[in-house]
Amino acid sequence: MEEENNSGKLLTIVLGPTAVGKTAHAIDIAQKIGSPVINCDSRQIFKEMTIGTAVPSRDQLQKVRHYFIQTRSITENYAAGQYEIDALGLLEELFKTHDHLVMCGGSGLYIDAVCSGLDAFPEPDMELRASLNSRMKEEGMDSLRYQLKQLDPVSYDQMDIANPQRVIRALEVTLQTGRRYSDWKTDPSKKRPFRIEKTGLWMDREKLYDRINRRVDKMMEEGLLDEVKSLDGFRYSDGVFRPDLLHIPPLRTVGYRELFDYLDGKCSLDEAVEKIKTNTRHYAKRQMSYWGRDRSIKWITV
RNA sequence: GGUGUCAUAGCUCAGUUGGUAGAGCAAAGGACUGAAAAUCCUUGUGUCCCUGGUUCGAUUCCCGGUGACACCA
Repeated sequence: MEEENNSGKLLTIVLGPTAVGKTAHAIDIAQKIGSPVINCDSRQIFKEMTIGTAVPSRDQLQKVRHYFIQTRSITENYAAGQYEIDALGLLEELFKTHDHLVMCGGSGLYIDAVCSGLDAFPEPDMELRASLNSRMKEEGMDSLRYQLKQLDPVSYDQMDIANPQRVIRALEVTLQTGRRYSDWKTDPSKKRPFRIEKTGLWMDREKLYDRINRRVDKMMEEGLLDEVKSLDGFRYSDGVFRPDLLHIPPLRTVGYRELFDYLDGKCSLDEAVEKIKTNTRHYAKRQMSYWGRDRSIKWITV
């Protein structure tokens, strides 16, 4: 059972599927309790991406102080582990002058990193990851699976062996550290020196999908295509065109990838826009699935 | 008007030498420990356009109809 935390500090996390209205809701709460808003969205952190990630508007940013909005570059390999460190550091600092803080975002893993933490894996070795990726391309998944079975049979039995990213990650950690990935995993459940309250925003599916579709149209009107064009240079690494974007994962974000396909002549603009809508709906669905079993979330209908 | 081709899952289409059918996408459900807006898994009954005929049996063959497309007038 969770120990009740008596520090009197409270973190409210506003979560929910994309386009449900988290940003406005979080700002409302923040204004009422005199808190800033701490972003917990894995894509709004990047300064190169604005329209497609639906960062808060200039007006919204003026209403309340925001943290972690467009503060990092897509070239930094920023990921959940660093976010955990950054967020906890900021919370510690802000709780010195606040009793109640608001966090807002849709990235389930990042929220979990704040609430219960990730295991203490070492910094990822991006070169090793890249070489595993190219090995998978050349030798196929079976080769990597076989190696994982040899090096870390526990992971091999427990994890989703059909998922290349998972297999590569487990191998990456095991090869990099000489210690099995499964041995690194301890189910952290770290204690936090503050209470956590999760508020989920829920909306009728049909209504949410309609909002998503309209928001994508709006992004296009606001110039998403130009934004994507402006990022074209990042698709090259050492002068080599890397359309798989593995060297800059954030560029694989919904809204960007599809428009790159259009720019590369793989589909029409209309098809790309439709694909963005579909993929955003898929994303919203995955988010709902992610939070489906979390009984600690208080859901409110908007 | 004539000739030909096509009509099968929400969409694009495969298939059944006659024994009532299956892929991709969509949709729905699910997983998730430093790529997470990522990545992966599971789920396919539908008057096989309509009417009639042949047949033990027709979505499949034949007649007619309707619709779409193409070509010829």
